[in-house]
Amino acid sequence: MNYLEGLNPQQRAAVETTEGPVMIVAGAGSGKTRVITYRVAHLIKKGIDPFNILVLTFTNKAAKDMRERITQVIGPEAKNLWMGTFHSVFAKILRVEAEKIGYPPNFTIYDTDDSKSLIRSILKEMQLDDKLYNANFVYNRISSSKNNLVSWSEYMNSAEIQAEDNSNNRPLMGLIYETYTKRCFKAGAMDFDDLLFKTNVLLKDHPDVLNKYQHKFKYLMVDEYQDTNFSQYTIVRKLAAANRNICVVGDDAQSIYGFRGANIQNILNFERDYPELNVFKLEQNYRSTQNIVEVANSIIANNKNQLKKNVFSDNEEGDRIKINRAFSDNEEGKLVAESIAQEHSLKGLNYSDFAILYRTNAQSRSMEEGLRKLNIPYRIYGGLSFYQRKEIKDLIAYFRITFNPSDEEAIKRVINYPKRGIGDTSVDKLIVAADKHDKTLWEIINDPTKYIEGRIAAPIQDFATLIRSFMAEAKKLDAYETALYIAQHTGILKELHSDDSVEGRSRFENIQELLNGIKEFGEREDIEDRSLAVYMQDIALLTNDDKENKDKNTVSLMTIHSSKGLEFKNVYIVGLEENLFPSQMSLNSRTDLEEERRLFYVAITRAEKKLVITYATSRYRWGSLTSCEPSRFINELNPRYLEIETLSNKQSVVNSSFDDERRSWSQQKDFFSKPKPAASQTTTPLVRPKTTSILPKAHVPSANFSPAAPNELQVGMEVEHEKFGFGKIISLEGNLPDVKATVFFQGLGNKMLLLKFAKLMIVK
DNA sequence: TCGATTGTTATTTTT
DNA sequence: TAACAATCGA
Repeated sequence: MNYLEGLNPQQRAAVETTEGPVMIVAGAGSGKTRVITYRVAHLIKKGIDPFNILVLTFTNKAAKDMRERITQVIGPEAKNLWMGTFHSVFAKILRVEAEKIGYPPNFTIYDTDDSKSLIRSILKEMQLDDKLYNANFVYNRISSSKNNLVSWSEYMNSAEIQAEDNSNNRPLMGLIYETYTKRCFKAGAMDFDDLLFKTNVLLKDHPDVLNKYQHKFKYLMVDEYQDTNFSQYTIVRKLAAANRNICVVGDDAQSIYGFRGANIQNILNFERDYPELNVFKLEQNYRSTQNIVEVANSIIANNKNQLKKNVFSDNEEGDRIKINRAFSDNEEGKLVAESIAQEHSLKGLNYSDFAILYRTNAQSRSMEEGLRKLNIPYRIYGGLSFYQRKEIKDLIAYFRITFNPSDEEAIKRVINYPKRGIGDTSVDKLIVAADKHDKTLWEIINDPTKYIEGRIAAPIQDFATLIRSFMAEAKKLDAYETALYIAQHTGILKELHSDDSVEGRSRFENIQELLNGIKEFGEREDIEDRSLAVYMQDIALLTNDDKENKDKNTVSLMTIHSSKGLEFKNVYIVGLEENLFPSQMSLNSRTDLEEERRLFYVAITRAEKKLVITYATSRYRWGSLTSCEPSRFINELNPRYLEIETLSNKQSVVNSSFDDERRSWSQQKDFFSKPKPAASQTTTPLVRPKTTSILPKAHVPSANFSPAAPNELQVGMEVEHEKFGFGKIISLEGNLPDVKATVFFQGLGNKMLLLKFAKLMIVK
């Protein structure tokens, strides 16, 4: 049991208390994942069968990481654990029990796009004003109804809800909800929220099923409990009711998904549900310096709604938190990039030690520009995942139809892709006919002449024939062969292959990658049924697999939301301005503002060593220049831990004008002799910011600057670097793509440079 | 039916 | 600004 030895007393108690309800309040960086993995390992070592343990997470990544770590402790037995996201675990159960609630076991999972598209067509059919009944609005309203376990009929019967919709001039919401639900059902489809909603229905209406899973899952654990919504909360409570061995782990201070229905009350009220509860607080932060932990505490103290805890760090005190002002979003990007370049070379950090975090995706642009100008490699996280790309979704839509021809959204997506002359009007006609005859869209398409007039029937018939051929082939061929057959016979492969543009080529490669993935799936020994149908089952639940980014040495750019759970040595939080962070939309209510504050807390606590917070006094928003005030959050930080500096506009921006006069070494000398201002006064943080530059003047490269290839460089050569100026190569080490050079720069001393990134010109 | 043009609207997003 | 949808005209 030596795995217990590395734990502190609270962690260890949390791991060893395996019976009864347990709540682990885990402050940021307090070793939460470690505690969960060890707790599971401990259960298994004590003799609990992994089949009887259910661990629920919010992301695939968390589930995967955790399973790997548990495997390290207890070995291959870990694969028998029930561990996964809420959605994937209950999708699995729903497939087994589908018939009980009238669904086919091979039901399709509609993603958000499918759902919105279906809503759009319903709105169109009902001829509703799509400004008033905006598809996003309708989607969110239905989604939050489901997440609060309000069915369409309850929705319609609720006087309160009706009154609310009426007063918003949207009396037909209930009807839309009903239509949407019925159309999903007819299509044999569940949306994301249904996976939880229908699980609730199943457990409620079928006591035998509930009983079965209550006894199956003798031990339950829920990660990130602060992010559960009511629907998830209810499932967990029901499953835990028989054995009451429920352990939830979370941090109310990191609840940032309220806008998606997460209910922070679930963690705050857990004690009420389980009076015999054991609470363990993990308060020691192992990740960050004391200054970072304290400044994080100072911000979160402004929230009213929270569990009391005292997060502390025994690490070094560390640097103070820098607050930097820029004059524009572009200058902010430049400033951050320069700071990264400086830290990178002075401290020998990897680029992967840096992260730039922002509130909105739009802010990445100025950051990217700044980084690009200094040739700093970076990677943007978030954005479209592989499975959300158009070409992937198109091909997958054909797979979906093949295995579930009722899938209306999949049909609509590809009935005219590649182009086969079936336009929107024809599709609308088909949908109307389906509605009128109470048939699925597929039934109409399968026999078009019976329901549709005119010459449009011919191409529709061809489409139906095509799909029927896929169904037949799928019965005979394995997963990869089926997929390839479909890719070829739809013409998708040919269509993309003939597109010679850069994007076109990348689309073609993506399809190849999907096919390769299916091939790999088909070769897996650990799965019995390796058909394409099985491969398809969870595909809607997959997101970014993070396959390629592991060992890339790049700066990470991402929204604060997607940074949750990650950590970096140096973190830059940018755009700390009123109306941006906190977001304008959050200013109306205290709870929203508190969520923004927690978001800031999450951002701060990503940093291990060094934290820089920046804001700009003007910024382009929606195409026009707007001026900005510093965020109220900056003033909420305890100034004791801050170092407030601003970049002088004149020195840094104007001075970068091109100057091709080569400077002598003696003139270069004081490039880095930066006058570091003493820490600024702590009393009036933002009133009179200092105007000293924190950054050295950049070296102005020679006019004829052209970098040499890494293999041309030799020890003893004199070289010029774009930013550091002139220097001499002291030594080279490593093998070719990864050769590292130590270069002595006048005034800067020795620097270690990775030649594949550093651009050096040979002087002599 | 389909492309090209004009108009419009802008958070965050584990599934 | 940029992306995306809706509308228009061939």
